[in-house]
Amino acid sequence: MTELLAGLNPQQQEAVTTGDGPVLVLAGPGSGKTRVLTHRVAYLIREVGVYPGSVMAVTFTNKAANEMRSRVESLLESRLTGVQLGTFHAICARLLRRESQHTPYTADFLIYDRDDQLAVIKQAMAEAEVNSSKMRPGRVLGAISAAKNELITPEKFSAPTYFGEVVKRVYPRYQEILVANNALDFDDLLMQMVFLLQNNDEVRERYQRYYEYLLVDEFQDTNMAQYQLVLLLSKPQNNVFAVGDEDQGIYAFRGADYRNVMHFRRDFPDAKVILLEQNYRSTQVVLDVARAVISKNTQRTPKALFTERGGGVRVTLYEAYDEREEGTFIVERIEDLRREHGYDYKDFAVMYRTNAQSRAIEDACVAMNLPYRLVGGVGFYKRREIKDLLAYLRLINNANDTVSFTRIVNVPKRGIGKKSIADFRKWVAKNNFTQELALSVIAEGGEFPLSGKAARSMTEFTKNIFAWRKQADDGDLTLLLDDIVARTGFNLYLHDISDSENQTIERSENVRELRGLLKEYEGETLGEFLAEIALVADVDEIDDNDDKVTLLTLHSAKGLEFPVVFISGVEDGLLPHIRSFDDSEGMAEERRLMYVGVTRAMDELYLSYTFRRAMYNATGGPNEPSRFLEDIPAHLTKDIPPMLAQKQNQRAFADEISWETDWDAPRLGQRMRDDAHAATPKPEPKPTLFKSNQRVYHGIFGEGIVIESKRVDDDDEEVVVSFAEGGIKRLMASFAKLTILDG
DNA sequence: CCCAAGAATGTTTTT
DNA sequence: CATTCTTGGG
Ligand SMILES: Nc1ncnc2c1ncn2[C@@H]1O[C@H](COP(=O)(O)OP(=O)(O)OP(=O)(O)O)[C@@H](O)[C@H]1O
Repeated sequence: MTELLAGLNPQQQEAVTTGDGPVLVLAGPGSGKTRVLTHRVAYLIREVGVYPGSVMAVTFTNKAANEMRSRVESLLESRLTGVQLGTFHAICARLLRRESQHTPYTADFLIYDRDDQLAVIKQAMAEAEVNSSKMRPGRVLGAISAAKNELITPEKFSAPTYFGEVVKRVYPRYQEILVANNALDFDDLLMQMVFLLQNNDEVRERYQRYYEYLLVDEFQDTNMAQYQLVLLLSKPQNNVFAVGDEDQGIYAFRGADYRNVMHFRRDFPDAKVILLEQNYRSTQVVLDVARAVISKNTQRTPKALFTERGGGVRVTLYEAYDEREEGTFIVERIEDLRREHGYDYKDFAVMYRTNAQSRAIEDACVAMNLPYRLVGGVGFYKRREIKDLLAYLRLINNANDTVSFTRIVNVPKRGIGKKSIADFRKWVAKNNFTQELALSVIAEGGEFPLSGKAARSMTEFTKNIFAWRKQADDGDLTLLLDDIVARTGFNLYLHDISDSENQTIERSENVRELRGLLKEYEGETLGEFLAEIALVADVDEIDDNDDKVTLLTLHSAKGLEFPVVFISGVEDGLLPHIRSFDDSEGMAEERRLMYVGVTRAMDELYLSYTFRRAMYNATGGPNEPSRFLEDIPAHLTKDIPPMLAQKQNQRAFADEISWETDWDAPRLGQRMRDDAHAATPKPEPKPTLFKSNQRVYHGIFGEGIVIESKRVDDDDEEVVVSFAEGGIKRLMASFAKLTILDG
């Protein structure tokens, strides 16, 4: 008992030990919400004597689930078995397999990732005679996914637009193909589980009785389907323990709704609400910055949050010319901090809004030889060679998987082209075969409509598939992989698809890594292996033991913490992202995203932005520092870089005069704002020689871009230039010998 | 059916 | 720019 509650403050202890009934823990970042949930699981088992099997604990990532498992095990000093622990998706997959006889699927169903889904969508669009070049498959898929998150079936789907009509035609076909392939997409995992519980009284009652205790972390990022699951599973005991923070809801784009926290209070009116107010993660400075940012959101209930880590290092704001300079700054600072304060590489995280930004940071790391790990992006499972081999494994596991079949029937090239595949498809449809039956007919030498090389290849291919299936049943998965690689000439193929010897080697190494992974699954079936890797998320792959700097999106950073955090690209248009500008809910979410990023920091926080950021090939910009930066009071930051200072001045002045700036006279407001920068405002100032965005050359600093120029007196002006190499400088025109390169 | 060259197209965030 | 798709000659 003592250790279970040691290391918990009184509010946390209350949350852990509260008796039966609904509980809602509402608290800010770093207040120990996850810790409380973990301790409560241990407490229920050890002190209350609850049977572990009757506990279901939902985490946001598989990684969090693993951590929770090992934390609970060390609290209990024994292995934890029986507890249903995992993400909503993982838990639903497990339960659906167990109850597959009550679903349209068999227990070895596949889980389709986005690429698989797109392949199905394209097929469905073709069959529904929708021109896929006019309607982007991704958009249609997005609409279907959104519908599924709201538990809207193909029959119930309707939308009053032309696009909606198209979706309405594609959705039923999409769903049919999935079922025929014995496959579920991510959204199906939740939706089908809800339907199973809603429609099957026996199953529902059995699970309601079985799972007496339900605990859910990160409740603010549940979607409607997940919320329904909570409602369904919590009955009749209503022993639900939900933990969350409305200010950290950042997944609205995939259907999550932070208002579920409110819905919880509505649906469980007798819920005991517990607030945790002490933050154990961050310094006061970090919390103050976070509060300054989030408090601008209107629709929120402010929460108290204090830390005993008073003071702290002020936040560093850094203005870089471009993303290269930003990367260099970050990497150099990491090395400095490591040397001067004894941090390890793994104590640092570099965060960004979009994955594309990781490139510049990576380049800087490579240039400085700094070990890093990239979370997300083109991860291991998204590599072409791995996807190909997994398609083999999936087809072997389930010969009805048309998506995998289509992917690899001619990979490596074996002379079965588009036409042959189409003919095969037609033949299958005409005879009302399943794909599996069709393949076995071919393997056994039956009639089928291909000829020549294509026919011979197809026969060999199908024979192989069935031979491999036998091998898979024997259990040695590494041997199976070796055989696939050998018989398909996969290594030659790797060479063919690579543009360099290095790339070939890299791909071969990936194949070896896959082999190693299969070895770890020794003793499990092929189906089990495929099931587990299908739900591996990017953050799940973080190995806390290797000493590397972590590069990740703000979204993936949720729930994590690092001693030193860099948030890069804190620019208007990126954070907040331009796609959210016209939508106040979207802007509020961008702010929450910034809030989540800031509150990951334990000791030190760096916020950087650039003047120019390359996109595609073109140099973008000029960028403005993020409006969120303007909300941070000066006493929390070190120096305020020039562009931000300028923006703040502008805003301060604009605010002052706004009462007299009416829409009919925008020019007046503009003029007055410009004048505000002049040392001595003159009625008719001569136009400046240098103008914003001009490219200029300086003998020492090299090439640069004029940010602004203001007249000091009749024949001199002060020019602020951002140099590619030398950063931002303030120069007197009479003195500096600047050459204008273009106008 | 295959391949190479050129065109097109795309960047928000993800289980 | 960098990956994916289209096109046309072998
Ligand atoms: N009572 C406590 N004493 C010491 N450390 C604590 C205590 N409670 C929590 N912590 C530590 O504070 C940090 C944050 O805890 P935790 O991750 O559980 O917070 P959280 O509320 O889930 O955060 P977030 O909402 O940001 O994900 C962890 O390092 C945890 O070990």
